[in-house]
Amino acid sequence: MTTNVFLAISDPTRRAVLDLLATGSRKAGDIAARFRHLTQPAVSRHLKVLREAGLVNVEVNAQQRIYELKPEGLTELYEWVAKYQAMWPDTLEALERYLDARAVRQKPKGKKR
Amino acid sequence: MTTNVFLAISDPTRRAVLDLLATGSRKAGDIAARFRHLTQPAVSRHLKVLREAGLVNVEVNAQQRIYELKPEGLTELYEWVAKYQAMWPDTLEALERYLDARAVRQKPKGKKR
DNA sequence: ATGTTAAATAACCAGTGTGTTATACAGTGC
DNA sequence: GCACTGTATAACACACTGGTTATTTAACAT
Repeated sequence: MTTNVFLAISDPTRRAVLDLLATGSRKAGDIAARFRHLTQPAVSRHLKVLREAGLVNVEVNAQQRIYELKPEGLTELYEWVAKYQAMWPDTLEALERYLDARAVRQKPKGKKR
Repeated sequence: MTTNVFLAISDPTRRAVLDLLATGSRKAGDIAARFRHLTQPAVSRHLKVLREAGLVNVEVNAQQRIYELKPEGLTELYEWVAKYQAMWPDTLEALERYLDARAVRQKPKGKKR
């Protein structure tokens, strides 16, 4: 039962898939096409792992499968790492500024906090 | 070169070690003793992985090795998952409140933010 | 020196993960 | 029905992980 988020994101290919899906939903074939060095079945299995870890949704459309990011699936991970954030020394400050800065390109429509 | 943070935290035992070290530094032996079902060498190798991933520091004290958490090592992970946080729906609100609430038990001496 | 303690490393083994090619399955369109 | 398309699954190979026991290394202590 490798339905674990930590395990799911431990693989660089799967992180790349998530990063790709973060920019919008994609058909399975389009995802696979991004990884030149991998075959279609290889990518398909990575997608399966992501599915079982609850990190993506699949929408069936005829023979096509449209994969969509399910960011809530990362809650557990976020929670876990956030615990440690409190222990950051002053570098935390720098990190926050850094993240806030790049957050601009993400979704400025979010509230200011 | 498995000096990867994502890989390092993919193992539950290693996460448990980090969680333990989050409560304070420990001698290698004391850490190993916490895992009844594991032998000393097994834990020692987990510690090695954490070392190589830059998640812990070791202080040598005679024959003893004192392991200390190095939370900055989690920066990369935090950054990665934080990207997705922006995509959270309104559950993000709830999550934040949740984390703020439990943050109290963590380290109230930190600044208020 | 010798023995003891603390931890790491070596050598090995079983299980799992990730890749491949080949194949099956399901829907589309003629 | 039949061919085609898109994706998943099967079967297999191989490397890696994580466990074990046995051993080594290094620092005390007597």
